[in-house]
Amino acid sequence: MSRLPAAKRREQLLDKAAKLFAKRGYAGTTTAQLAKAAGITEPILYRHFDSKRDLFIALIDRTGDDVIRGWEEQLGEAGSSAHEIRLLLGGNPMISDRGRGIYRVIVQGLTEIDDREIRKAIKRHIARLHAFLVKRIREARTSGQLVARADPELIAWLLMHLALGYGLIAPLGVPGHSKDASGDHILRLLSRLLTG
Amino acid sequence: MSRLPAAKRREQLLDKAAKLFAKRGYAGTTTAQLAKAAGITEPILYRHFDSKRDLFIALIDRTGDDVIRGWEEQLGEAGSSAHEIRLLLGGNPMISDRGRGIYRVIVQGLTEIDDREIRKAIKRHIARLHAFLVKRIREARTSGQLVARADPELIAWLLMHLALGYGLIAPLGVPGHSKDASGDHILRLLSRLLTG
DNA sequence: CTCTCTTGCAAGTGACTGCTAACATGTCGG
DNA sequence: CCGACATGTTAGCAGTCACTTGCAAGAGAG
Repeated sequence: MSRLPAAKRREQLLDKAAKLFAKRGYAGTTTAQLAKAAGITEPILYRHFDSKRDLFIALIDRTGDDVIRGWEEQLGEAGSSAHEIRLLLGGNPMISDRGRGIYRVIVQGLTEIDDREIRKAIKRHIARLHAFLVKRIREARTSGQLVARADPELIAWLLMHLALGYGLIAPLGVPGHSKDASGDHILRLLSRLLTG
Repeated sequence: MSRLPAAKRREQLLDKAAKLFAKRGYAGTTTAQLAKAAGITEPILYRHFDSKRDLFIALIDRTGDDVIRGWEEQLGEAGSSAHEIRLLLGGNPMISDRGRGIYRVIVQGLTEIDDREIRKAIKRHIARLHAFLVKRIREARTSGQLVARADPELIAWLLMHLALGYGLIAPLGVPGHSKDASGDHILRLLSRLLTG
């Protein structure tokens, strides 16, 4: 019913799509559901995106922007590097509840290995996050706050692997898992490893 | 054409299903594809499994058996605990190429959060692997080979998170990732952390 | 006020989905 | 060698999929 200018509708569509794709997966989400969630009909969806896949890729790219912007804001307030490293761990998007919802979209894309274009978008996204982490870790090291001898590239991958794994298992509610809210134990363990 | 006894056909169906589900995802794989891959028609598939979902759950359970059996074989040959810990890391199913194929099925299930029964099967599987790891880590500790002070439960989760994350990112072929075959750098880093 | 351009919708497209009923055929114990 | 039962197939069900065609209607510019 309510008419929206094209740009707003597009953003709203991506918002709703994020939730649906996170919940049902890429293949499991229908264009009818996507349209309905945005309060429109399917032809409108196809006016904004060439295809369901096109929408999904746009969502992946936007998610990358959001995550990096979020990190930069957090790190901006962090003051000194010891605190910053903790934020790098805790701010890893899949560790917070907020981030996890967003990030399930990425994981859905990660498992969609059959589609070349989607794979390319995910690869872009992962490489981007990794580069950002490496830069931050290098800075922390030259300022003397990080004593780990390991390769910053490797540390960054380690962080990403952990965050991905944690974020995948946490929502299952396996009894012994995440006894602590937001994976605090793991953060402590890693902090000890990385900052000596 | 070739007639097979029910038990063999069932196993063969699960074999083919593992590859298809890993490649196309649960929702993305059709029963027609599953049947064709096994060289039969759909009604035969439904004689062995009540539904597509039922087949998927059977596959998850069988995968759990396979993984734990594989671990036990490897650990049996390991001799002493220092070597054993390295195997626990290296034998983590998503780190080897062979295991990764199998394990993508689990990840597919992990993202299929909308289906209660599938979630339950995945939860069962994850809890089982975790319990196995915890037992081994405890043994390694009492025999004095593992000096890490951290909670064995936590270490086991750490291993699983890492393996999951690594196994998800590795097949993407992101330039800096897995420069070393089979994640050797990460193993070294972890070995240092866990065995002092 | 009206012209025009954008935003919206109802109704359908053929192809494909998971799944089934009804019938055929190979194989093995007696 | 034959009857019986397990293993197989053909043809098709109703429902859903991603995507389209053709037409209505709100709103800003002149």
